[in-house]
Amino acid sequence: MPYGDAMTARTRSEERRAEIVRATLEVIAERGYRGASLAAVAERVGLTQQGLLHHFPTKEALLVAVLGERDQWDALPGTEWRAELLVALVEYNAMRPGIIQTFSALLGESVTEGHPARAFFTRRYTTVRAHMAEALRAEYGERLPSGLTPERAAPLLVAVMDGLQYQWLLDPESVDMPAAFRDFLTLLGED
Amino acid sequence: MPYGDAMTARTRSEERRAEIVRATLEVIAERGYRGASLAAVAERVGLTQQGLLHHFPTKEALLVAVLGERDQWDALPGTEWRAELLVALVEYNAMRPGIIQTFSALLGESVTEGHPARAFFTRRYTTVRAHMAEALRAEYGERLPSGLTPERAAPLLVAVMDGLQYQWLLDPESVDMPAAFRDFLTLLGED
DNA sequence: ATTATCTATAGATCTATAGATAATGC
DNA sequence: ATTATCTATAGATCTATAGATAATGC
Repeated sequence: MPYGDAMTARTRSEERRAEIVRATLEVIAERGYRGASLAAVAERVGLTQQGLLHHFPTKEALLVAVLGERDQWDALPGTEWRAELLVALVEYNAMRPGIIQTFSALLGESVTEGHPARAFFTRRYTTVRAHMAEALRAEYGERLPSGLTPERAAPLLVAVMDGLQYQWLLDPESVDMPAAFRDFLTLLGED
Repeated sequence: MPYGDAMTARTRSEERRAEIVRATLEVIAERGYRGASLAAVAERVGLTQQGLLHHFPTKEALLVAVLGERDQWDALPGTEWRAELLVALVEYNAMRPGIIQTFSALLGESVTEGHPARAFFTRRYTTVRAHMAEALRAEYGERLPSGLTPERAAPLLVAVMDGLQYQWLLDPESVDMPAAFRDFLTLLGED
């Protein structure tokens, strides 16, 4: 058995859990987390609701597993966030409406009281803004051509990405998400 | 009885309905629409759940009434959307986290399948983008100083407003929403 | 022997309907 | 007479626990 296989070898149990997490992603896209029933997820993987709870003891444990799939949310690693890569990310997102819908539904719910994803998103945005600022600094230095500091441009960059996703999910025909995002990058980069 | 009073006179029933809509706004902010139970709304206005259903026959009728409070969502009338007024709107929003939380929770849920607010938001964004473009055209003509056409700048403006709201709701200490929005307007207006 | 899955079920909800009673408006 | 509100309740869910049975791994 080659090393590669050994490294990625998954037990039956791990396979099952991965299947379940995938199904959960789908059901959350369709109904949100609060609206996602364990029975609906179970049915999608051919289990009873009680069979599903053998793999994840509570509904919240399922959500934690979903949020833990960081590569789904942050398709690009740490410091590599140059402008061209951001455009590539937005173009990639425009090809996977399901994931973006899951993300957007969870983000929306997360602002409600006591939502189990709230801390996750709060931390995530702190991190993402910091990474963005770092990337912008690497590309432009202390001032962008537009005159903004990297720290002030970062939340705008993130806001445009998220805000465009909602407009696009609601009306994909009317909103060219990648083109709009490129327009925004032009604004940031022009002086 | 002066005319003014006659015009705004409300029957007991209208008063009650308005109270109920207010309470619904609050409960949606706390739990989203799917998580908002009729019982929770009823309790807040001192009614039983069945008593509430006398005023609104179904849960969805309640949501329709909430979405109908257009002045809550669009605090500024039609064509008056000049830049200063937009800043004023964002500053106003920063003072009413409850309403923004209701709006953001509903927007997030609305992208899920068959959500009763979906059509509302789809239409609303079409309208809002058109109004924004119109306002930008009135202020700048066919090209903004940044070189964008009003039609291309409009979705970015809306995206920034919505995206900043999520970041701000999740972490108000870290995000100065009005300042960030002003930064964005500077980007748009500078050449 | 351990892991996976199932049946049975408790105990909370939830929305909505039916019909009785209390309050209000002419 | 009409409107507002209540009690009672149907009928669906929902999450989670308990415990039995089947499948798998050493």
